[in-house]
This record gives sequence, structure tokens and C-alpha cells, in this order.
Amino acid sequence: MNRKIFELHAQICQTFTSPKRLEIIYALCDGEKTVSELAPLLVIRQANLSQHLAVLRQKKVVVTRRKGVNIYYRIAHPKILQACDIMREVLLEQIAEDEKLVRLIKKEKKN
Amino acid sequence: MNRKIFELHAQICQTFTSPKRLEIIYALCDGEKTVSELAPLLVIRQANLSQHLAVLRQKKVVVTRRKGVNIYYRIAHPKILQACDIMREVLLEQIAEDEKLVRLIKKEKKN
DNA sequence: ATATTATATTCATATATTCGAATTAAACAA
DNA sequence: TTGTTTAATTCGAATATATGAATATAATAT
Repeated sequence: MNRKIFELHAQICQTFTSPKRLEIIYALCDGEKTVSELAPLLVIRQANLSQHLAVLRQKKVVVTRRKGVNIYYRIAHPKILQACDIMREVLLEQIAEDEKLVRLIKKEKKN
Repeated sequence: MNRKIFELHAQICQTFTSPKRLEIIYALCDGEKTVSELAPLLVIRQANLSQHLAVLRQKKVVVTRRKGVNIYYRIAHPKILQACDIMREVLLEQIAEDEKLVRLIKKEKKN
């Protein structure tokens, strides 16, 4: 019974395993954008962007609305961004730790 | 320069794409456990558990300490759990939405 | 109807990930 | 030293994922 939620959790996290998809998520963090607004921000081919958007849509990380010829994408739920931000904080702390360690080793070499 | 953080972010999220690894994370959520304590909780072969633990270690999602013949695993940073919990909340809300929709459709069919 | 612009899908290939089986290593006891 | 227990690694086959290229669709204008 618990298994199902781990499956779903794993599946949604699958969407976060591509740097491009994370870029898309952060590009949408302050509001919706159309595909053609996103494209130049990402340095990516249109078809490939569409593929990434399809993944994000399928996992309900983003939702869309059509207006005329344009399709607007936005983050489906603010908590998704919140979770991403927290993970990013962890990463930044890890990087800071690593750098501290590097400086320490350099100092030791001097002595 | 921003690219690098998206790469790292994608890489750490890679660890969350396996239901087993998520089970491990939640099994460790209230404190450290040895590999042999973890194994029976997960219904998984020892070697495979070790492989998953290696992934989690490599991405610094968990850290270890050895005591005699046992190796204790624990979550490296409370924020990792926090991020997982928030994603889980999103999933639970999605599931609740889906169920609401299903009930609505059933009701409509009656009329 | 046709053209145009915006977006999505399909397919093939390259690459990555997963897991079981077998083996290895590390700590300790006898 | 040998054996035992605990945990990690290596390797190969099956499976999954990512990307480019080509094509398709949807909305609108002419």
C-alpha cells in the first residue's frame, strides 16, 4: 500500500533528473511562459524542448493553457518549486563545505 | 555558471528516481540504521541494497559511520527529508484531486 | 483552400540505469 | 590462520531514457 506512493514519488522525481527540465522549472518560477518564450532561454531545439515539456506535463509538474496559437506553461503547484529550492539549498551547502575543505587542505600543504 | 548547479541538482535528484532508494530514505528518517537492519525492511537482496546505498552515498544523500562490523547509515542533511516530504505532499494532493474527479464522474453517470 | 506560425509527436540510435549472480573486502572471534 | 558475519564491488544482460531529424497538428490569417 505504501509501495504505490514510493513509485509515484520516484516517477515525479524522474522529471527532475534533467538539467534542461530544471532550467524550465526555474524559468517558470515567476509565472507562466509560452514555448517560444522559453526556447531562447534554454539554448535547445524546439522539438527537444517540447519533449521535455511533455515529460513535465505528463507528471503534472506543469500545466498549460492555450491562448490562440500560443500555449502557456506554468508550474502546477507552488510546493514543487519549494521542494526544488530546498534541494538547491542542500547543494549550495554541500558546495560550500567542499570549498571549505579545499581551503583547509591548501593551508595544510603550506605548513 | 548557473548551468553547473542545474547539473548537480539533476544528479542528486537521480537518487530519488528509484522507489527502493526512497524507501531507504524514509526508513532512515527517524535515525541511523545498519545495512542489516535496513535489508529486511526493504524486501531486497543484500547486494542490490548495497548498490542503492552506494548511489545514495555517492550523491551525499546519506553518510555512514562504521562501528565494528556494522556500518550505520543516516540521512546526510535534514533538508533532504524536508524536500522529499514536500514532494510527497504534492503527490498526496494530486491523488486526492484525482479521486475527487473520479467521484464526480461517477455521480454524473448516475444522472 | 492555402499559408504561416506555434507546438507536438514519432522514430531510430546512442547512452544510461537496473538487477542478479558471483566475487571480494573488512572486522573480528576462535 | 581460518572462519564467520557484514557489507561492497564487478560484470553482463535487460530495460529505460535522451536526443536529433523528420513529420504532424492546431489555430489563425489571407
